Amino acid sequence: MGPINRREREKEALRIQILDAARYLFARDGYDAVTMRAIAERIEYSPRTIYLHFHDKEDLVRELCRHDFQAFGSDMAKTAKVKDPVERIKAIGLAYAKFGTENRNHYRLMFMSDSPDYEGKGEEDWKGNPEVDAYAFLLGTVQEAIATDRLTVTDAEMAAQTLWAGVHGVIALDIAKCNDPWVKWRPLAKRVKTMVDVLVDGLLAPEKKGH
Amino acid sequence: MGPINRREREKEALRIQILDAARYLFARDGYDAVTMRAIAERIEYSPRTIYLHFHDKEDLVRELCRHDFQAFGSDMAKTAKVKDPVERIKAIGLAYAKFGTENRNHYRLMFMSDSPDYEGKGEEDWKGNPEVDAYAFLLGTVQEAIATDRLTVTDAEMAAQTLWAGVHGVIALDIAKCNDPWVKWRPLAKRVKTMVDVLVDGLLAPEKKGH
DNA sequence: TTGACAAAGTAAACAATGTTTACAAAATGA
DNA sequence: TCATTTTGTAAACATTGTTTACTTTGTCAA
Repeated sequence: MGPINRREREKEALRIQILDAARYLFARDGYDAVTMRAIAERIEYSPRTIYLHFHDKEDLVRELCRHDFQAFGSDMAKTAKVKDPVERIKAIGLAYAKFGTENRNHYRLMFMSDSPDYEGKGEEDWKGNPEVDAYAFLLGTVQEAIATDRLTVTDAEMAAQTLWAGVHGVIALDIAKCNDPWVKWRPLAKRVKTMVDVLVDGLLAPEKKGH
Repeated sequence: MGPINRREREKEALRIQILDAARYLFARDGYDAVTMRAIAERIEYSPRTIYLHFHDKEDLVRELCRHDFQAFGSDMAKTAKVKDPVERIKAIGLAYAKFGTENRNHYRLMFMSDSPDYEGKGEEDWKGNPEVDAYAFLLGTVQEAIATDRLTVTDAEMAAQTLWAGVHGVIALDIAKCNDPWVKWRPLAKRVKTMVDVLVDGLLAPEKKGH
C-alpha cells in the first residue's frame, strides 16, 4: 500500500467525480448540455483534465451510460422467471418500457440516435452488450412461443422485431412528442400496456385472410 | 413591372437558391451537415447573406421542410378514397411508413427530435399543420371503425395512438438502428406490413381475458 | 538532501459552429 | 447628381470539442 496505490485511488476518485458531474448534467438537461467546460466547472478543474481520464466526449458519455446499460440488461433478464413464453413476451415489453420511461436521456442515446459505427468491428466488440443480449433474449422467448404453436407468425425474427418496434414506438414518440398539444395523450403506462396487449393479441390471432 | 418587381423576383430567386442548397445538404447528410457556411459556399455568397432571408438556421430548416410536410399531409389524405375504415387504417399506416422511408431526414426532424416549444401558443399556431391534420384524420378513421363495431378497443384516441406508435416504431428504429449487425433485420417494407397487420388484428381480435 | 523524472494540472490556443457588428457597394429614385 | 435604401461582405464574437506547450507537484534513487 505505497503512495502509488493512493494515487491510483485518487485518480479513480476524480474519474468518478467527472462521471457524477456529467451524469447530473446529462440526466437533467440531455446530451447537448453535457459540455466539457460545464463538467470541468462543476468539479472545479480545467477542461483539459477530463481528457486525462476520457479520450473524448463520446467516450465519457459511453462510460457514463454503461452502468445504466447494465441495469437495462438485468431488467430484461429478470423477466426470465416468467415461465409461460407468451406471458414472458409481455413482461419483456413492460420491462423495456419501464427502462425507457425511467431513463429518458439514456434511452434517447441508446435507441434514438445514430449508432456508433460498427463497420469493420468484429463480434467481440458488441458481444456482451446488453442491447444485444436483450434482443437475443426476446428472440429466444419468441422462438419458444412459436415452438408451442401459439403464434401465427412463424418467423421469430420478424415477430421479435415487430414487438421491439411497437414498444419502442410508444416510448420514442413519448420522448419526442409528449408536449404536442393537439394529441390527447393517454397516460404513458396505459399506452405501453395497450401496445403490448394488442401486439400479442395480433400475433396470437388467427390470421385474417383476404386483405 | 418596374425594377421593384425585378428586385423582388431576384430576392425570391436567391431565397430559393438557398433553400435548394440547404435541401441538397440536408437530404444527403442530415441536419448537422447543413452548416450556414456550407450553404453559403454552395451558393457562392457570404454566410451573412442567408440571414437576410431567414431569421436563423431553425427558421431555414423549417421552411426547407414545409414543402415535404405538405406532401406528408397530402399522402395521408389520399387514403381517404379507401372506403372501409379498417382498410383505411391500414392504408394510412402504409402511407405514413412510405413517407418516413422516403424522407428519412425529414422524418427524423419531424418525429424524432424535440418538438418546437408550443408553450403559450394557441391553436392558430398549429392548425393547418399536416402533422395535426394527419393525426386527426387517423383518429376520425378509427372512430368510424369503432362505430361499425369492428374494434374491441373503444377508446379511439388510445387506438389511434397505438397505431401511430407502432408504425413510428418500425420507421424510427430503422432510422436509428438499421446498421446494427446483431439483428437479422427483415426487409423494412415487410416489417411495416407486418406491424400494420398485427396491430389491426390485435385491435380486431376478441379480447383475451385472464391475463 | 537533492535532482531527475513522471504524473497531474493549467492557460492559451485552434478549429468549427451559429450569429452579429460595422462597414462597403450598388441600385434606386428625387 | 446625390441622398437613401437595399444588398452584400469581412471580420468579429461566443460557444463548442479538442490540443499544444507549459508549470507544478509528488516520487524516489543516488
